[in-house]
Amino acid sequence: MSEPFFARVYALLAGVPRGKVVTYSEIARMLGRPNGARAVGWAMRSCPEGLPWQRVVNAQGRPSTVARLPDGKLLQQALLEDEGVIFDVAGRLDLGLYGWRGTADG
DNA sequence: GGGCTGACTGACG
DNA sequence: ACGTCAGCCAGCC
Repeated sequence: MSEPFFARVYALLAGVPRGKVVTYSEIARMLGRPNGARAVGWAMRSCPEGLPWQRVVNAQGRPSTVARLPDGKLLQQALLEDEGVIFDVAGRLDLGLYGWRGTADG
């Protein structure tokens, strides 16, 4: 792979369908870095526009971003809810239900 | 080449 | 369930 790590992160993220989410660890694992979740988070820190960054959540199925809307709700959660993702009262989503399997047509 | 940082994760008390 | 510590990886100075 001549392409840098972050480039693969963006490419993979761009392949995540609407209504599905992936964890940092999952992305890292898909790219061949099972413990590179931290590196993925670094890449996400500067993710370009047009990418569904909101579909990237932590291993606990919770949004990592602290960005919030004027309404007071989490931006990432609001964006995912708009895609049909249901959040738990604790602000968590079911990774087993919304977790993207790559190439999985579902 | 070495040290610091970050949108992470798992283990421990 | 909650707070803290150590390990991991890649980019920047």
